Amino acid sequence: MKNLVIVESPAKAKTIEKFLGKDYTVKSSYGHIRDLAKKEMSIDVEGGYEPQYQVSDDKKALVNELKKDAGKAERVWLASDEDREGEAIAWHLQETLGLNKENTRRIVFNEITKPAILYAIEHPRDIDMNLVDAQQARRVLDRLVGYEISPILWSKIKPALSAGRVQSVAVRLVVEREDEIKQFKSTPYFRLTAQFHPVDSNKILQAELSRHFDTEESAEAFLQSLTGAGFKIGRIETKPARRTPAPPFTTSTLQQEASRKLGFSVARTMQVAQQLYESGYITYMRTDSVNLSDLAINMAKTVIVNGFGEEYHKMRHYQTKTKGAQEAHEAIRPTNLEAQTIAAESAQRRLYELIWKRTVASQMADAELEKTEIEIDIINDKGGNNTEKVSFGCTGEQIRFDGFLKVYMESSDDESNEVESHTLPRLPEGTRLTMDSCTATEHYTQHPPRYTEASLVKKLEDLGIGRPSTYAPTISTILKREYIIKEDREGEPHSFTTITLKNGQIRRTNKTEISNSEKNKLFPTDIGCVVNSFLMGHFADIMDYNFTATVEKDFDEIAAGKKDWHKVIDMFYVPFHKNIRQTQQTSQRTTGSRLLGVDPKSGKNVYAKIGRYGTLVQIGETNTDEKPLFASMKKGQSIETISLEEALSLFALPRTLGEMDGKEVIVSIGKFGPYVRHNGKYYSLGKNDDPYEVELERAIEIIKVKRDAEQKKEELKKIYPLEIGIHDGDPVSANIGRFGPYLTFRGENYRLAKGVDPQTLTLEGAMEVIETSTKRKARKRQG
DNA sequence: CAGTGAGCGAGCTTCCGCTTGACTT
Repeated sequence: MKNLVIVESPAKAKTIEKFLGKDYTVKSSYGHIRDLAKKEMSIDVEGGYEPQYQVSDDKKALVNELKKDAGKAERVWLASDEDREGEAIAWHLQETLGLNKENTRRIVFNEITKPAILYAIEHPRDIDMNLVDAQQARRVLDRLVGYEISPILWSKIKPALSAGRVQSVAVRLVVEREDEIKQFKSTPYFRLTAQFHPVDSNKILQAELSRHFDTEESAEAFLQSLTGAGFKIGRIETKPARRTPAPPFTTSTLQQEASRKLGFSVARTMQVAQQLYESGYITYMRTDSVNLSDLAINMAKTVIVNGFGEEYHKMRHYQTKTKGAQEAHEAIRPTNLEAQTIAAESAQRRLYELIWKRTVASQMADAELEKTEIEIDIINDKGGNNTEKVSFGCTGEQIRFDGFLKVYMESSDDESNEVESHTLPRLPEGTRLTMDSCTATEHYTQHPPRYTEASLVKKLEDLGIGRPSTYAPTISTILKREYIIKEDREGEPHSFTTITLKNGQIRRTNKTEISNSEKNKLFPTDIGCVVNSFLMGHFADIMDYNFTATVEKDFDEIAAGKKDWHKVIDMFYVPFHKNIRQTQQTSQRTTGSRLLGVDPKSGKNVYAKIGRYGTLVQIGETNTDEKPLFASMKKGQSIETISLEEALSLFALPRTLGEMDGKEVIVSIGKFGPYVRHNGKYYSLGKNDDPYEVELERAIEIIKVKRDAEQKKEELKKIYPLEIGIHDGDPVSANIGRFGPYLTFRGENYRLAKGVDPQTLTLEGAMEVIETSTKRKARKRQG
């Protein structure tokens, strides 16, 4: 082996190996190869914050393999990404593999093309220790923050909670948005729309009044004032407008669009994108860059010119505006823009097509529009207060040249923002109009929208918090900790008034509509709110939306060689740790307790609060000799909204429903959910069974169904494993496992297709299954 | 597999960023 090249990702290794020829072996480090130990702090706080790194167990085999390869190679090329983390990976490799400076080279390239890689090989450099130190500072700071604050939460609120520079701010955003929504007072207002037509033609104009009314009375009074009025076109303005395509996808914008257009969670988007990347269909999916390689830009030109014509093409270079972007990769794009779609399963195909459209559109011409605004004046001889000019207006939009819109239009989070575009009839100024009807419709001001996973990621990115590789895991973490939940909320019926003026008559109607339904929105939980207010109270600096941006400035200065990383950490840690000690000693245990009222039976107080295992309700006091009663809250209940009645009803369990075969049937909720207990045995309730409501008859049914299933299983156990025959001297047998029936032959298992009954399967049939499956496996191994 | 919540005290939990595992038969 002459040359060993080490990159971060195995898919990248495969591609690069093709470009470099047989003198180069390309291997992957699979990201970082060592880190601080998981179990302890692993930072020598007294000794200058020196981090103690270790190779984790699952990386040991890989590191040994790389060590062996490096020992055999004449030269080792460290080709990890050109950013802070990538530089650190290169350094960790050098340290861990024991590489010597003479035959080790550091190279970087931010596009995977043959010329870029050959250029990189021609221009190696040394490892940039300043950049490595910036990464060490980042790593150490995150560990100190996470591992010193989390234990405080365990002792003051609940075990196994967590806090961190990124996740705690993400929770704060969701909590504060909910507070805004709670404080929001929805107020009604009236919007007036009217239909006109010219006196001498039947063309129709839909227009809206330039002002709104706060009350029904004022809206109606205005309608009244229109009864004798005349109308004419006062002003027509036509002006050209343009629309520009959105830049190519980054991780964050891909997550947002896949959420809006395909309904994917951010985790799903990343999982599908990973599959596309591994199959070679798209470039790397964790990136903050909107940059396209020259290769891609030229490829886009060909595709657009051939597919749509010269006039649809416009070469564009995009600049990243994102705070703290490191731009180690390209934007996310198809590797081959000639392929508008791919033959793959639906999710992959749809995500690919989205990426294709976005990429191609980004290299296309602007759309050219013509906007027309018509102002309709009210000619009112009743006089009245004319200080504020009120008129009707309508806007039309016509596409003169579709440009990139031929391919792709970005969606918006705010649906109300979408303007209806339509063409307006051509009429001269001064045209007299007749009003057919005018309607005042009651609307309500809307609270700010709750976050979706994707819009929360966007917000974090705007604040410069988190990285493309952590957006999806961060959302998962705060969901797993139950700081937030993702929920649908049914819309509520909403009544509104309309007042219509038609043929000189005013008519009023009341209508009801269901509005404000929400899907897959993020809500804070009780735990999320309590933890957030605790952290806001004691660690306001870390919860500050600018904390990350501020420390990033320090990291940049370390990277530039202007600051020493140990000193930066010391400046942060000394006051931080003092605060940690103080908080641990002086702060109260926090349970978020709320007094709901008095239990009529016992006369004792009833509370809702957070306990060791989640939210609960409690009858009686804790600091007395008499032990209070406890009951867990149900899913969907919260400390803030639970009523006294709901709380008291939780104490109804366990319920004795009656008897079966002379033994009591009892229903309750256990560690694994609601269950029925009978004769010392437990039977889980079904999904739709409510333990507070379920009756004896249904409970008996559940018991019987489970018994029958178990009996069947017993019978199967007698039949299986079933010997089907002997092939080449070895037995072929069938068995039933967790995933259905399967065959066993020479220590390997083979799944049987659905509907195949092992009991009627012949030896020949079995061998056929085994052989086709073996071939499939061999193909897969070859790649 | 089938509570807990007080109190005793053992031992456990936790961060952010890089990257893909797998016997899923």
